[in-house]
Parts: sequence; C-alpha cells; structure tokens
Amino acid sequence: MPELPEVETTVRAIRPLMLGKCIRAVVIRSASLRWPLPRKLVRILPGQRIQGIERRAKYLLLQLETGTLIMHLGMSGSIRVVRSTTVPGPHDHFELLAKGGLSLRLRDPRRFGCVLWTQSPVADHPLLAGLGPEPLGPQFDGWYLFRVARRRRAPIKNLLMDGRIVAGIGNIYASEALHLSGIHPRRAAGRISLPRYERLADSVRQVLARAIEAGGTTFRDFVSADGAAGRFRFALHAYGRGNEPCRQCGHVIRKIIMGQRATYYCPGCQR
DNA sequence: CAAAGGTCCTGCTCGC
DNA sequence: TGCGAGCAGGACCTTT
Repeated sequence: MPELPEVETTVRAIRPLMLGKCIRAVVIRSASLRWPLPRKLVRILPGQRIQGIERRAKYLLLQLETGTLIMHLGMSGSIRVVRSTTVPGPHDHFELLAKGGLSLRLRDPRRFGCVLWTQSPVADHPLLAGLGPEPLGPQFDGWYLFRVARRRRAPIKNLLMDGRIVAGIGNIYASEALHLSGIHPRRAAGRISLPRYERLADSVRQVLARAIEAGGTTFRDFVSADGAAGRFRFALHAYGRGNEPCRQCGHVIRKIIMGQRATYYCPGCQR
C-alpha cells in the first residue's frame, strides 16, 4: 500500500488542484471502512473552504474551516482528483465535490483505510498523538535511532516500521533502507552501533526522498491523484527482488517472512 | 489457496 | 511476586 512517499506524492498532486476550493457536496457510497465513515460529513462540510492539504506519517490531512479531515489509504487506497461527472468505480467510497467541477475521490478495495473528522488540533487526535518524528524532519537522525533502540531485542526492521519510533516508513522502504545501509533486517535493534545508525538514518532519508521524486512505488493498487503509477518500483534494490542478483554485490536477494510481512535482503552485503 | 504495500488492539513474556 | 515495557499475533477486507 501507500507508504510515506506515496501519500506525499498524493498530497503534492492534490494540493494545486484542490487547495482553496469550496466544497459543494459530499457523497458517501460506502461508510464501512476501517472505522465507520461519519455520515454527518455530508451535512458539515458543504460550504467550507479547503485551507490546507498536509501529510503526517501516512495520514493525509485536509484542513477545513471548522476542523480537519483525517484520511488514511490503508493497504489498497488511492485518492484521485477527477471531474465530478466521471462515473465512479465500485470501490469509490467517498467523494468531495468542489465548486468548479472537480471531485476528490477515495478508492479503497480492501477498505483498510479511513476518513475521520476532528475539530480539535489535529496533532492531538489519538491516531496522531503517539507518532514518532517524521523521517524527513529535523528530529530524525542516527543518534535518535541509537537512543530509542537501546536495550531493544526486536529486529531493527520492526523498529523502523513502528510508527511510535519513526512515522510512515512502511514495509517496502524498511527493506530498501536496510539494504542501502548494509544492515541485516533481523539484527537486534539494541546491538547496532551509533555509526551504523547514522548511516541507516541517512539511508532512510535518501530512499524516501528518491521515492518521492519518482512519484512513489506502484506494486498493484497505488496511483497518484492523476491516475499515474509510481516509478520507484524500477529503482528498488531489495523489495520484490527475491532470487535476483544484488545490484551491489551480486549475491542472490533472499525473501524471508518477518511478522507475517515479506522482507527482502542481501546475504552478501547486509550484516 | 496464498499473499498483498497498514496498524490497532489484546494478551503474553521477560527483566527489573 | 508484581509491574510495566516490549513484543508477537490476530483482526479488519477484497482482489488477484
């Protein structure tokens, strides 16, 4: 699904089209997402202007006049901006119709995503309050990782994917960052040196930044707001490359399962 | 039938 | 022994 770069790609695509637009109507075609989609949005949102479009972790935040719409794409979600007259697909659950003829549509076949509404400061919302720093922000660096990893026996990959530690790194980019920094995904987080954590933090930032430049990674469902697939798939070094040679050292990339999640690494250059 | 990119929640384990 | 943090696994759902 959409990890941080895919949500960022979506935000950047939506922003120039929808920022400042006034909402004309709201359509809920299916309210049964991860949590019930609040029906009152149909009543509350029309007449409100979209004042901000931001991302926090993998959450997409639409700042309106009286509150914030919190959206998550789950495993299979995507958001498109289309002409309001476009015929909706079977999994287009939620739609914001703007004045001027454009619509923002949420499509989510697996329905692991959500649309929530809060009138409080959005950072205080229970889903966001416990999140760790943004990996592309100033608080995230090698020292931070080293410090929070002390005495932890869980594998480093699990730590990277824990949103309370660092926000928004998903399964693909955890594998990629570990490959780039030469760290084995199963290595206990508490047994990695500070210099290696510096390198890992750099790798995380580099992989995410490059993926954003490429418009994200598309494996099956993800498309940006204009319907385009992400191109970072072709730049992946580990994820999805089981039995293929490492681009770095030539060893065969291995696929293992960690916590029921596919994990790819190179036995040659990752220790 | 297995697997798919997320993450919340529950209950267990381990170390202090 | 008891407590809490950390950790593993299940749950959610549809499509290929």
